Amino acid sequence: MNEAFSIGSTATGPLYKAVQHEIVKSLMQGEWKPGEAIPSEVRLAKRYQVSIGTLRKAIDDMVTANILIRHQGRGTFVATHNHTRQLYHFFHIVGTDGIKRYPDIELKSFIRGRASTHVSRSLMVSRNAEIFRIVNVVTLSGAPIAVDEITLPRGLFPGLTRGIVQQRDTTMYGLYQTRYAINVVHTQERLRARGAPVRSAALLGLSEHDPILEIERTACTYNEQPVEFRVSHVNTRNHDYLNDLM
Amino acid sequence: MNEAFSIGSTATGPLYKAVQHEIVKSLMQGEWKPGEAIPSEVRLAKRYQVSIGTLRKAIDDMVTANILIRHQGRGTFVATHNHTRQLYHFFHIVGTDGIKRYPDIELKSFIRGRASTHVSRSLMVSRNAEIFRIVNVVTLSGAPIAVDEITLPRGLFPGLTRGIVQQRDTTMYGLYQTRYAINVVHTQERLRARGAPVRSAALLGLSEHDPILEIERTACTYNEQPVEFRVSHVNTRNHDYLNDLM
DNA sequence: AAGTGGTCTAGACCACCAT
DNA sequence: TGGTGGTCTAGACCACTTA
Repeated sequence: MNEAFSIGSTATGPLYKAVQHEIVKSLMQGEWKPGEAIPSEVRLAKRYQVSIGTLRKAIDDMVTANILIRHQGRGTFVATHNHTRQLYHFFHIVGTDGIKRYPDIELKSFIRGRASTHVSRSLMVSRNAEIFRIVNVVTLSGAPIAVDEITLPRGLFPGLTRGIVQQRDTTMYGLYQTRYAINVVHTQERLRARGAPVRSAALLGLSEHDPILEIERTACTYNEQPVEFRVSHVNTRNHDYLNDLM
Repeated sequence: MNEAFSIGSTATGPLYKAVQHEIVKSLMQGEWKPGEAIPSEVRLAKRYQVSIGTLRKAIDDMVTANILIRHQGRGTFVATHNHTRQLYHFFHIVGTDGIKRYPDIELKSFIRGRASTHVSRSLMVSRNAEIFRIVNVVTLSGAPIAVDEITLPRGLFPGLTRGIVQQRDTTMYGLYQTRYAINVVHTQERLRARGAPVRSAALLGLSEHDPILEIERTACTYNEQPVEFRVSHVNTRNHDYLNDLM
């Protein structure tokens, strides 16, 4: 990478968008890793040959998208999927009291398989593509609250094993991030109420057909590329799914 | 209102925040009404005695909050709750095909009453405060999809009648906006699956205890002041609740 | 004290829209 | 053509963190 790299003369849109694209490129190539600080604003402004204002505007968007985090006096950091911070906001389940507690995750199964039609559409892979299927049980203060069935394209997660998933000390998204440099920055969810399917009911201690909340989530990385498909079955008897909108 | 109004010398935080506060004040006082353009950026910059950059920064936040809308070459406008645009994104129900259609609303009941404990907490009014209670049935392409039970503090909506609600030609939020100058800019929702309560089941053509999606929503205006509490019961057999997160 | 991000200025020019 | 928002610059100074 050229330290004095001039962009924008290609003239395809605003300069700060081009800068943004360069920064995303560096993130994808792992030049700056999650948790690390990226170079200071003045340094980056010099590197891309733009003014400090333009550079800041490029970063602004990525900060609101929770990809970068600014700390006054310290620097600008690549967001992590730590338990305690930031992108962890993809977890929405709270107790009826409204307080967010952090869940415990127990791995129930880990298998190799092929993508169903439904899954393949969401992951934008071909039908019968090779996938991993992971089932987790989510418990909050001792009680099982949700069952997550996670589907990952094997191509994006080479060498993933049951042991790796089991021994991780972060969230799943933290695992994608640290081990595969895959950064989940966007999710799309579809929610519906339905009767509990047998397997989930059993794991949650419910009767079949008890009402549960089903959440289908597609998680995407930088260029809207899907990296995970997840179906969650949530027992909302004592918990709610919280959604803040502006 | 002083045309050359200097702010910020009070020195309580960033200048652009103070400007923002002034703009919100003008919005609340109805100086600029929904759908209208606010004065141009240069004009506002002069009025508040700040640079154009600072003025733009003040507006930036309000644009991302969907309170103002910029149109290059035309001006900056106060957002409206029109069917076709903008703040209508508080409606999340889509068909299983993922396409968003606009619902028809039928008023089922309109009564005066007193706030329950639960409602009073959400609306931040005293227990037994005077309220309106409105029940709507939402239909999508002919089929009843949801029942909305809306609670409004009577103090904020003086003179509201069944007829006014029935004859409106906008959404409820459009009504609040045009008739009471109340702008809903933020909602907080809690979702859960449960068995359909008798009344909703009847209106939706379901059996009692069929699984439905229950949504409790508190809608707020500018200073996080709650203005509406709403419980929706949604039949998610053929429809989903869509949620995009970044 | 040195380095970082946060605010603010006073311009310039461009892209778009109405007339 | 004139007015609007959109981009971009090249600085200045402030607030905060770390050493």
